[in-house]
This record gives sequence, structure tokens and C-alpha cells, in this order.
Amino acid sequence: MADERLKALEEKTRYESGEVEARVFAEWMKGGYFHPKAEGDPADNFSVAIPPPNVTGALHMGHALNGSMQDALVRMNRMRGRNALWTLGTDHAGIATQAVVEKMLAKEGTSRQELGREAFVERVWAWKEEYGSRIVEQYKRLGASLDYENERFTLDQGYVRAVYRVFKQLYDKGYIYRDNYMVNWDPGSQSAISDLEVENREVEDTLYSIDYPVEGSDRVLTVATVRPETMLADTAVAVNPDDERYAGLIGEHCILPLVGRRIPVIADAHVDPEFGTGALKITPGHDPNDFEIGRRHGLEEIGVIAPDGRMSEAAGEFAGLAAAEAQEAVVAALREQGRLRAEEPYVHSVPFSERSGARIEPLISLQWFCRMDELAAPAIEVVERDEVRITPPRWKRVYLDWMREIRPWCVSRQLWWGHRIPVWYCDPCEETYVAEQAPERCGACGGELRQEEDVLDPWFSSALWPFATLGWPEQTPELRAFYPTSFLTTAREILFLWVARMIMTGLEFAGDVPFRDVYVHSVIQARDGRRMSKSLGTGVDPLEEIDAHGADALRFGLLAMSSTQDVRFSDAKVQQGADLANKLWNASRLILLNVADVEAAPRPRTVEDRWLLSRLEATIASVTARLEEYDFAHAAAEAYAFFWSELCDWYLEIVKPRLYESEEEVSATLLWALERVLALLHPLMPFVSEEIWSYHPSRRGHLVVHPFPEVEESLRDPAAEEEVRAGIELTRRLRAWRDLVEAPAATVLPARAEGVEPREFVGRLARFEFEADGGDPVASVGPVKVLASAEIDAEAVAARLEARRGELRSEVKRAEGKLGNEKFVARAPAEVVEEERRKLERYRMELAELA
RNA sequence: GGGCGCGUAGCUCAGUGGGAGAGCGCUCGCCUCACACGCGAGAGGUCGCUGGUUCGAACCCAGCCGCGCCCACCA
Repeated sequence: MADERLKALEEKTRYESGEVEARVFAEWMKGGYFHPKAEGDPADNFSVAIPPPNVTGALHMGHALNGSMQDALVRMNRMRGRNALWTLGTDHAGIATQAVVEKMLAKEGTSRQELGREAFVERVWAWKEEYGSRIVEQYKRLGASLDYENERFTLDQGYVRAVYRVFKQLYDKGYIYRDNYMVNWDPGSQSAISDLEVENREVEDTLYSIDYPVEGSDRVLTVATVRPETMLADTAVAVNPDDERYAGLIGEHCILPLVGRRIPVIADAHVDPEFGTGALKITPGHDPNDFEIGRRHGLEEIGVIAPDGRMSEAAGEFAGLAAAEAQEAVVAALREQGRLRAEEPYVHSVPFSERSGARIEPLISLQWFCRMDELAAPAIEVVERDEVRITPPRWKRVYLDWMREIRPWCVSRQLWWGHRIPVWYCDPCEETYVAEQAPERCGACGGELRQEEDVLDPWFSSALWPFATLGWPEQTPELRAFYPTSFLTTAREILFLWVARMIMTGLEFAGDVPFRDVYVHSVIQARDGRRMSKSLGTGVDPLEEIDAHGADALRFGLLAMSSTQDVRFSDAKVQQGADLANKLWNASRLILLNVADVEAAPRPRTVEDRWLLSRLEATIASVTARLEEYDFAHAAAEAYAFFWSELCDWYLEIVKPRLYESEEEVSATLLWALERVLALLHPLMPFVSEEIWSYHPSRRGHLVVHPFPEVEESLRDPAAEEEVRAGIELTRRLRAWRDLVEAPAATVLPARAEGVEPREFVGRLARFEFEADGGDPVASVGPVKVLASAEIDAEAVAARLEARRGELRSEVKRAEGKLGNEKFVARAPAEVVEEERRKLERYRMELAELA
């Protein structure tokens, strides 16, 4: 190694992530390591399709966690020599992207309507070209080993082809149809949205009770509603068929106040006789339940609220008012007519759009739907049979429950940014064409065609992600080599929106499941336990964490935090990662600056060497197993514990004298151990491990493609582990003893060992001299007799002895009690009883020594 | 209304049938020639409550009390 490099290593006593990460990442990119060959079989290769972030997005903690997990597995498998592909791409994110550009236009004093559709879509593309790569650059900061050479976008040319192919085939199968149906209308984005994009929130409204007079009688039916303005669209009053109070009224009519319409009194089991008066006003045009009831009874569907949130012509004198204004006006009119019986505060849950935040306006509109039951059936089976494994397993049932109740999916959106639905209409002859490419003219009359205005729900295209990104519908080498992908990590909130749909389309169109494993990761909450949210201001910015502590620190921290349950963001865990990076750096300096010029190899000379090698292999086995079962938190914790405690605190301290003399055996062994530790940690902390590796004398190429350590069973040595463990235990007891008697830290205390000779390191690390002459024994610590000396306070020793005797007496009592229990001796497993007897024996012996 | 998860050291979390753990924080002692982002030694938990099963329960079962999430059409 060049002397300047060694000198730099010697001088840098701290690991500085800031001056390493960009340089190392550039080296990886230059090496082309992230772009695998499209060769081999999917079963031997490893591939992951990144959950595509929105083009408008910025890296948030969820991305960082998800990315850290995916990258750990992709890196591990790449190191194992597999063709490892982590597919990169972004989602066009209809509403979000359209909203960003619309906001820009508003600032310029114009609007999308003013621009027109074509010019607007061009503007969005221009925006995407300029700003759409932000989040990709942010993934690089995290160290994500994505295939940056092949970035996909849900609206790129090939992808659109895949979307149109799927739409056409679903249409031809009869799954896709157009219908007038009740949808969740989002007045914010001026579009229909799917059930899954609706969230219910508790709201305090007023519950109005209104009297509907019964035709030809003095009776009134009192109905209750929180939306009195919708009464203008009422077409019936419903009561429960078993409700005796109203039995005689079924088939009669009410006269709708304000409107004067005759509406029938009908019987429907949906009505709860216990609620209110047991009479329910039916508004098929503006309430999902009423819509269902209306269809059952063939009621007229009247719409009085238009898509813009204002009252339509059908609202008569209220036309043109905003719905809220209409509500006030209707209530006032009813009050004036004496029809308003009661108003009371009422808390109930109300649907809101997750996209725009606006209160959902249920209304009937002409939309495109996709029937899901046939697609769902095989997607249910593959999960039932664990051909797609869901981890943690409790989500399997959640998935299955939802899939078994699946309902048609409203796939059309009234937006301009997205996949314009590939349907063309001929107005004169009322023909409809569904095609992958625009037909020239109408086949029937030769007339001009008009393309459907609506675009597809962005989730429609996301549903094709694992195979569309690999080039489907072409049978590309990528598709052959990397489909099915190996696994998917995701947040539980998109289990239905995305994961379930990918499984359905994968089976239907790509002929196989889209991935073998789904790992549903936990949610990282804000430090105070609230959800991280931009609007609440509770988000923690991963890029700030990277700037402050390094990408490795953040990655380690997130993996260490992750578990199967939600956790609060922990600054301490990120700090632990930063500390670990620094510790790695410094332990490596110690090793690299002192070793002899030898090949890295396990060359144990002492039992401590065999101990370290054995512990290292145990750690490799365990950490690897944890990663393979997606237990990232334990993988991180175990790697940390081995490195920090066993390798640094014990082994390095034990072998320092040999290392300073540049002994060959210990040098070779340490270089070997360091190489394996760096490789093992690389998937978790890629930057610092790669950087240190650049100083390692065994280095021939980058660590990113260095073989991942395979367990060497021959290095396992239980006897050495036990012997050194005992030495460590004795060292600890001696240190604790000297602290208790307040012996000065630097002094070496005289002692004699009886029976077995303690390992050399015990005396050195605990600062005891076992060959000491003279002095009377003042205390026993295990096999060690401590001799009297000026450094030791006799009173403290006496107190210590008494305390230890107390401990021993209580241990003896506990063990005696247990062994005195006949049932314990009779029923507990023999080895448990035997172990208890051995303990009792030991305690009695030590107590006898101290007496 | 149904389902799921969680209540363990001051804090954040592991542990899921045989003597309570980690990181941080705290106390004491160390600038020991890799690291003070360090080293050594400690203090600190009747494992939410009540019953039950078991020789033995933080762990299994039942009930209760708190907290969170998901699904669901009660006006």
C-alpha cells in the first residue's frame, strides 16, 4: 500500500461520512455493479422492483426504511454472485403531479383549462423532465444500489403499451365495462376516486329531523338526516318490513316538502327500526346505501348536486348554490314551513379524499369499472398455498379477507395527466372501439372518432409494475431472467391498493406470481409517537439525518428500529449506527496499521484465536439467517454486539501485545476476521465498509462485489468458546472486585491463583499479578486469592466479602428450595434438574471458601 | 359492529415456558500508545390488573383496564 494512504489512515482518528460517501458511490457507478446481466434463471437470480415513488416525491423516512431493507438484501445477494437487479422507476402519480403543475399555472395567472389538454400535458412532461429526478438522486444519497442505467416511468412509451395491452385484454374478457354507478366524487381533484383512497373521519354535524306528510292523512313520517339539502333528490321513504308502527303505510306515499313530489313508502330490511324514528329518507343519487336500496326497488335516481359541488338545475330554486349554502337555505325553508322537527349535534364518520382532503360527495356518474372476482380467485389461491409468502403472517389473513370480499374497481379518473383510456367513440353511429392503438376512423360509418376523455387510475398502471418494468408485453431477456421477482417490501397501507393488484395482474398477464415474498414493514412514527406527516410538521427528513450522521448511520438506525410492530423514530439508534461506523474505522486502523505483511487467513495460535474465529462464524451464521428471514433489527443488533463487544472489547484487547509485535499468526487472523466482518456488514453499512476495505491488503476489487461470507463450520470450536468465556467471566469478576474495594485504577494487585492457572489475559486486563510473593490472602475471587497490599482497604474487603456471602446464601436457599420440591424433581426434565444441582454445588463450595 | 396489534429499567425497544436484556440516559472510576462518537465498574424492573393451567408463567388460557391501527352502508 502506498505510504501516503497509510499515513492518511493513521491521522484520521474519526470516520467522516461526509467526505467518503459521494466518492465511494461514484466508484460503484463507474464500476457498473448495479446493472446486472439479464442472464440465467429467476430462481438463481435475485430481483426486486422498487415500490415506485411519485415523481413529485421527496425521500421520506418510509422510503429510507424500505430502501435500506431492499438494499441490504440486494447487496447480500449480489455479493453471493447472483445476478441481482433492483429495478428503479417512478410513478406518474396522477393527482399529485397534476396538482403541482396546476399550482404553477395559477401563479402564472393561467390554468389548465385555458391551456387546453394537449398543452397542459406537455407542460407536465416539461416539469417531469426538470424536477422528476429529485427522488432518484436522493436514493443515491442513501446508497441504494438500484439499476440507475435503466430507469422506468409509468408513462414511458413501453409502459403505456403494457397498460393498453392489459386494458384491451381485460375489456375483451368482459371484465372492464362502463356504467352509471355511485362513485366517491372528490370535489378537490374533480375526479372519482376509489374506495381505497377514501378515509373516514369523525365529524360533528347537525342531525335534522324532518316531517314528511303522508298523502291523504294527518300522519307524518319523521326522517333524520345530516344532509338536508339532499332531500331535494329523495325518491322514497323506507321503513323496516317488520316494523309494526309503519306496517299500514307501506305502499302509501309521502309528499316531499319544498318539492311537492309524491314519493312511495317502501319496506327494506336495511332500515334499522331502533335508529331515530325508524323511517329513512332515500336519496339514491347522493348516498351509497340509498343507491343500493334504490336499485333494489327500481327507484328514480335524481342528482341535485353537480360535480362542481353546486346545486344543479334539478334543485329548482336552490340551483347554483354551493351545497353548504343550499343546506342553510333548505333548513330555513323547512323551518318556515314547520317541517323541521328537531336539530341536534351529531358525531359520525364522514368520508374524505386522501388525495385532496376534500369531503367526498357521493354521486352517480358514468365511469369505467373493472370486475375483480375472476382475477381475485387465483390471487387468493397463491397466497393460501404460500406461493406468495406474506411476512409477518398475520397480514396473510388481512389480505385474504379483503380479497374474498373484493368489489368492482372504478378505474377511470377525470384527470388529464395519466394513461388516457384507450377507448374511442363514434358519435354518429354510437360505436365504441377499444384498442391498443388509435383506430383511424369508424369501421361502421367511416366517421371520425373521439377518444375517451378520462384517464386510468394510477394504480391501474402500478399494478403491472413487476413485469411492465421488465419489458412486458415483449418477451425480453430481462423478463426471462428476473420475473418473478424475489421479494417486495411495502407499507401495509398499500397491501390492497397495490400488492393485491400486482398479484392479480401478474398471474393473469405474466403467467406467474410477481414475487415470492412480501414483507410488510412497520411504520416509523415521529419521535413523539404521532404519525410522521408533512402537514403536521412531524416528519424527520432522512436527508438531514444523512448530512448529520451519514447514510450508514441512518441505514443501521432504521434497520435496528424496524420490527414487526410500529416504532418511534429513535435518534439514539441512528447515533448508534454512527458510533458503529466510527468504531469500525478505528478498530480497522488498529489492525491495518500494525499487522505484519501476511496473507489474510485463519491462523489460530492460541485458544483466544480459536475463540474469536468460532464466535465470528457463529455471528455470520446468525446474521445471515436473520437477513434471510427479514429480521433486520436482530441482524443489525447481533452484528453490532459481536463486533463491538467480542471483537473490540475482548479480542483486540487480548491480542494487542501480539499485534504490536506484528506477530504473523495474529496478523493473518485479524486480517481474515476484518475482511469477513466488512463483507458481513456491507449490506447494512455499505459506505464505511467499502471505504475501509480500500485499505485492506487483500483487496483486489470493490467490496460491493466481494463474496459474501459463507460459514466455515471447521472454525467452530465450542471448547475454545467455553474456555475463553470462563476467562472473560473471571476478568469481569476481578474488575468488579477491585472497583468495589476501591483499588486505584492503575495499580496492579498481588494475587495467587490456585488450582487452574487463569489465562494470561485475565491478569493483564484486570490488572492482577498472579505470581506475587508474600502477603496474606485477604479474599477469594473464584480461584484467585487476592493478597494483602497497601492499595486495598481492609474494611472495604470485609464489606465485600459479607455482601458476597449474602448473595451466595440466597442463591443456595433458592436452589435448595427448588430441589426440595418433589414435584420439580419428579416432573421437570432431567437436564434442568441436573443443572440446578450443579449450581447448588458451586454456590456451596464458594460459600465454604469464604467462611 | 368486526378484526389486528401493543402495554417489560427514567426513555425507545428486544425477549414469548426453566434464574429479567440492549441502546440511550444516570452514578462511580479512567485522557490505559484504535476510538473520550472511547474504556472499565455499577445503580435501576412485584414484565398493565385479576384469575386459571403448569413442578415452574414476562411468556400459555380467560376476563378486565389503558393505547394504537385496519375494515364495515346505520340515516
